[in-house]
Amino acid sequence: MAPALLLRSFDDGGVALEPGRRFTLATFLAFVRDHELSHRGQDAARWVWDDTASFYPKLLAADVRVQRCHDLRLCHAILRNSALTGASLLASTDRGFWDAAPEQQPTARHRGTALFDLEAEQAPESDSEPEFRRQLAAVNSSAEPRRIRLLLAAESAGALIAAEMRFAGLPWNTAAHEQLLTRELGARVPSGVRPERLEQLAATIRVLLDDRTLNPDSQQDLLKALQNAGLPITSTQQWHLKEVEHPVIAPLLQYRKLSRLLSANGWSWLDAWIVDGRFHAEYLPGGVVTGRWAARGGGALQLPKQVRAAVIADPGWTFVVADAAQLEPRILAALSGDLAMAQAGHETDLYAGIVASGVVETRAHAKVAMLGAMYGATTGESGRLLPRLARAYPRALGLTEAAARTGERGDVVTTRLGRSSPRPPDAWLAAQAQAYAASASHVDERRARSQARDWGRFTRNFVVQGSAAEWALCWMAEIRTQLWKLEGSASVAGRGPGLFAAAPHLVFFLHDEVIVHTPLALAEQVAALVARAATAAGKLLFGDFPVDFPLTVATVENYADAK
DNA sequence: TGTCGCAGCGCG
DNA sequence: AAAGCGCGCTGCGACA
Repeated sequence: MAPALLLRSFDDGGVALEPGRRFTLATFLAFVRDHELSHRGQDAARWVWDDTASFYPKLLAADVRVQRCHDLRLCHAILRNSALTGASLLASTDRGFWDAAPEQQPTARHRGTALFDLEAEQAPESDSEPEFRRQLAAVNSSAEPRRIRLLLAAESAGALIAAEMRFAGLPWNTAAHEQLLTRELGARVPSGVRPERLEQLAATIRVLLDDRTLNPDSQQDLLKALQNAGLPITSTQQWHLKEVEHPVIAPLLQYRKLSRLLSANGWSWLDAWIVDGRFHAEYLPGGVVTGRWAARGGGALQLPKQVRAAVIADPGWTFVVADAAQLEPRILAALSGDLAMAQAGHETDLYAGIVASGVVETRAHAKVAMLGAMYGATTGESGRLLPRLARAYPRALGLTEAAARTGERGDVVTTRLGRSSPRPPDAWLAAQAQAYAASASHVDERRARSQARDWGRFTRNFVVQGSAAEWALCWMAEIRTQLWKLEGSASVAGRGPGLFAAAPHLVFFLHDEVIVHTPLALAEQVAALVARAATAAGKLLFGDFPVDFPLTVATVENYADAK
């Protein structure tokens, strides 16, 4: 049965311009294709639909791309929480269909909706058109409509990009990966069996710990065996192990490393995730509270450096790998309007700039101190360096401190474009209330204070991490737009059928880093547009504030060769 | 047999 | 040198 779709046009205020037209999926696809081809670069529609992740893949499979969309599900989540739209009807309405996590939503909605699904009677809660109006009303009544509007556009663009990257896939050379596995682990063995190299290391460990039955995969066994051997150890974490001297440490760490390689990115991972030389990772835009993306399946955002050598461009193609240098401190400088910190990063490595300003002695110190400021370190080297940073950059450090205090009170903080932190959970509020009760014990007070500080560290980091995520979305959206233009202006040598087979396209995103897979001939232009996009993203978020967003850009055929 | 919390470790 | 944010995945081991 072909899904029945209703498409209506609206003006910017959400007023319907016409009664609407009915489509089958096939006729809708043809309509969208025609529209996008005839409106390249200007006056293109912003397609409003329930859920990009469930609908856009149908378009991509039919070789149809769209320039812009409005993802009702993702935008609802932002508007529901944002302090900038807290007074809206949307925010005060009971939680419902649009608040459900995607996997919990009824399957009926996955039938596909364009603007509005005529099968709505099968999913009565899915009221796309009224929801769209509620969202527009929330934006228009906001204290900062420009920021919220940009955030919704960026989030929606991210959803398009996530679907496109999954569709295109990251080039993955299975042979190179297998070669790497065989070199490190030995020949392939059935799952459940230790490969040769791991078995050798296990035997060595057993001898050195004088325990013939030891299973090195069991933390409990291992900890006991290490203690029996006289090692003063309470945990088997890497850094903890590295602190003690014993002949077993080296082979044990090697065992851990290889065991991890086998279980996380071994042969079964290859079998499960690599299809026709591509890793089709499923990205989840908005999957992290701060607005960062998450990923599901295959560990797309945790690809170990160890296996990146298997990410190899197609013949005649190459990768442009770009990452934003010291993104979060630069975001902090701009957020807080700290000219001195922004200046420290002007045309140079920001940490080097901090050293050059005489604030600390080494780059490593500058980095650990900055991380401490953004994460809320109190002890160790980072804690010791913080006062010097605070004297040099009072505005930046003032912002992180204020964000921490806000969280400690149980209040909400908000990113540059308007994503707000969640309220603390009920158990947290109860613990704070308990600490003020007449019956409160010292234990109650200590626990409440500790939890308050925990939440303060979360909100402290939220504003920076969340605003950096917004910058990254704007960066990537601009890259996508410019790649599309480049494709239109350049004659590109094709390599088989498919939407992205002939043109440069995004294939990977990792918080502050992107990879574009491009024909060799266009690599230089791609590298240039990626850098321009970083500057454009900075302007979108921070206007004329003088902060740089420099990139490290590498054009490489193998991801392992980047930086 | 399946579920779940935890430890450990990969990424930013 | 190793504590301070955000994630996902795996294997172990406890429990039903």
